[in-house]
Amino acid sequence: MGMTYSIGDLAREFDLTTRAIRFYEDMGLLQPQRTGPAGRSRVYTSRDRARLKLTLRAKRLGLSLNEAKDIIDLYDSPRDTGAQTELFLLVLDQHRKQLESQMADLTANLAEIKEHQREARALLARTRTASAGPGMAPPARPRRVAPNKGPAHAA
Amino acid sequence: MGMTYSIGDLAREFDLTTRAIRFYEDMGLLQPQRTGPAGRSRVYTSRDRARLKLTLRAKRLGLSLNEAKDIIDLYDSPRDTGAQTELFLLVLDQHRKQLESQMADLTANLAEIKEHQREARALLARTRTASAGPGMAPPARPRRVAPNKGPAHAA
DNA sequence: CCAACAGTTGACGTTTACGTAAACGTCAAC
DNA sequence: GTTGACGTTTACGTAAACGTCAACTGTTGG
Repeated sequence: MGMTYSIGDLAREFDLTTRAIRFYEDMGLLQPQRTGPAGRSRVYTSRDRARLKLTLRAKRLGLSLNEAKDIIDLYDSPRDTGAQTELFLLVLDQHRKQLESQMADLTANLAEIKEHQREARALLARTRTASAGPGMAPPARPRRVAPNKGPAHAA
Repeated sequence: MGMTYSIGDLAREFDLTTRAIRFYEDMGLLQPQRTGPAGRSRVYTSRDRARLKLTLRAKRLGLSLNEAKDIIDLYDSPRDTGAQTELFLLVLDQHRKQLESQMADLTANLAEIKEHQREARALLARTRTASAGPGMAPPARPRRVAPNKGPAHAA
C-alpha cells in the first residue's frame, strides 16, 4: 500500500547504480518525494517502482529513455475526455505495430539461430562418425540431428 | 550471383545515409571491394548486403554495432574443427537465451498494451452511452469490448 | 565544355546514458 | 569521537553512432 523505498533499495533490487536512478529522475522518469531535515533524501513510492520497472523493460527492448518516458507518461496520463482517450488509442496502436514488427525481427532471428544450431550439430555428428577421434567415440550422443532439408539460410 | 551494389544503392534500399554505411565499414561490419582509377569507389557484394541486413535487424533489437559485429562474424566464422563448432554452439545458445528473454519482455509489453486498449475502449463506450454527445451517437461501433475481467495491470 | 551529381576522405559536432571523482551531511555502532 | 554505510550535489569525462560540413575527384547528359 504505502510501501516506500530508498534509492539504495531500488538500486539493489534492479541492479542499478544510484547514479543511474538519479539520472532517470533528471530525465523525468521518476519523481520521488523528499524527506529528512532539509528534504535531502529521496523516497520512492510503489508507483515510482512500477515506472522504473517499465523503464528497464523498455530499455531492454532497445528504446531510449526519452521514448520510454513518452510511453510511460502516456500510460498514466489522464483520460478524462473522449478525445484524450481516442488519442490514447491511436498512439497505443502505433506502439503496438512497432512492437509487432519487432516481434517479427525477433522471430526471424530466433529461426536463424535454430537453423545454425541444426547445421552445427549435424556437422559435429558427421565429423565424429567420419574420423574416430582420439579416445574412440562412435555415435556418441544422437542429439536429434533432423533431416536437414532446405538451403542453409534465407534472410 | 555476382550481384554488386554501390554505396548509394544500399543507402536507398535500406534508407541509410552513405555516411552511416561508411561508418559501419569503419566498425568492421562491411568490407567492400574497391574499384575505379585509384580504387576509390566501394563495391558491395551480396554478402555485404546480407551482413548489412543482419546489422540493421540487430540494431532494431537494441544491440550495439559491436555486439552485432560479434554475432555476425560468428555466423560466418570457420567451423573446421570440432572444438570451433562446439564453441559456436555454446555462444549460439547464450544468444538464443537472450533473445528468448527479450521475447518475454516483448510479450509482456504487448499484453499490457492490449489490456490498455481494452480499458480505453470500454471507457469510450461508457462515456458515449452515458452522455449523448453532440451529434447523437448511439452504440456506434460495438468493437468487441470483451468481458473485462481481472485487474488493470500486473507488471 | 560544363554543370550536376555520386562518390571520397578527414575532421569536428551532437546526443544518449550514464561513470567517476570531489566534497560534503547524517546517523548508528563501536 | 571516529569510523563506516548511506545519502547528497556539482561537475567533468566518455563511448556509441552517426550528422554535418569542407574540399575535392570522376563521370555523364545536354
